[in-house]
Amino acid sequence: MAIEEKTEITESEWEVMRVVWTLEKATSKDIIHVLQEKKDWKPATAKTFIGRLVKKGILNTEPKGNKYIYSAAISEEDSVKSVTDRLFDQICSKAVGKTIADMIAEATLSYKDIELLETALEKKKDEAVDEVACNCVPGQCKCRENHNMNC
Amino acid sequence: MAIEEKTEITESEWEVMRVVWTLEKATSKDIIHVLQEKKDWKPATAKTFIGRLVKKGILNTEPKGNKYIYSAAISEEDSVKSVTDRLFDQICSKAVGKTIADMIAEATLSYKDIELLETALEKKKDEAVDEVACNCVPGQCKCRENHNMNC
DNA sequence: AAAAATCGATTACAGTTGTAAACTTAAGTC
DNA sequence: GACTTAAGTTTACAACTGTAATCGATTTTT
Repeated sequence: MAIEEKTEITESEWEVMRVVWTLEKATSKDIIHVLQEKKDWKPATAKTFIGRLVKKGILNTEPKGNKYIYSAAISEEDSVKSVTDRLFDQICSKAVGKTIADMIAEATLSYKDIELLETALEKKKDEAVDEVACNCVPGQCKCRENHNMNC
Repeated sequence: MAIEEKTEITESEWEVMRVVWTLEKATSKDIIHVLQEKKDWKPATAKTFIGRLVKKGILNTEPKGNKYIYSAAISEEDSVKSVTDRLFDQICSKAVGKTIADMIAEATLSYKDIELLETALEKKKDEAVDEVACNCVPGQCKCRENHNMNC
């Protein structure tokens, strides 16, 4: 396999990608327009992020006349995965359960989503553990008493 | 209520906070030591982040001799909440369900966590919708056909 | 054809972040 | 009491980010 470059997408660049993921193919005008509405960005600002994404190889360009049609070089799923992975690296593994529960409580979910979640949860039951270890202070965790995210 | 200042905690600062949240009270030596082990940071690096967190008012200091005992000025729960809020601002609302399901699939969960999640999910069933709208391209969503995170 | 608009590329620039050394002062040690 | 050590403070500095203006080359409009 080829050498995998790290594809860091910043928060602002994400906004551009969301548009492209949604439209699948977009001109700069499309992108600029959406983000002018949605984020109140100046056209120049959107252009900057488009340019950076192209340079990073996260946006593909297909020439059309003297302009480009832009499309995503990496999938939304994969990118979301990267973001959530980072999130769970960041927070205490002991807090993960409660965090997910909070997310469910706040999310807008479809029937299909609920099913999806039920299935996922069902699958998890087999491999549940008694207590998740805190990974914030490796080796010398004092979580038993303190650190009461989820104990 | 008082004016709420935005408490942006960077990823590296988080590592410091994790230690403090876990230990509840910590000396700089504690923090430096843990992060030297865990992240291979030079003491000076940890010191920088401690200093920045103090300046931001995220770490409290309590003098002890000529040094300080540090403690968290904001709770882990609240901070985790901020991070997940930002996550869900970032990703398409249509993708939220599947994203949570993926997180469940990957997480290490305790029995208690599973219960927590079941309860949260059960509560959600009443208010499930037919289809979650994409919020990436407001007003002109073409998600029906494309953008197949979760359709 | 001249003028105006557009698109992509280049440049700008301040604030944030990661990473750390150096400095200052106080405290413990020999 | 001189020396070493440790803690907190100051300074450094490059890369990354957000935010945009400007420029150069075309294309469209009048």
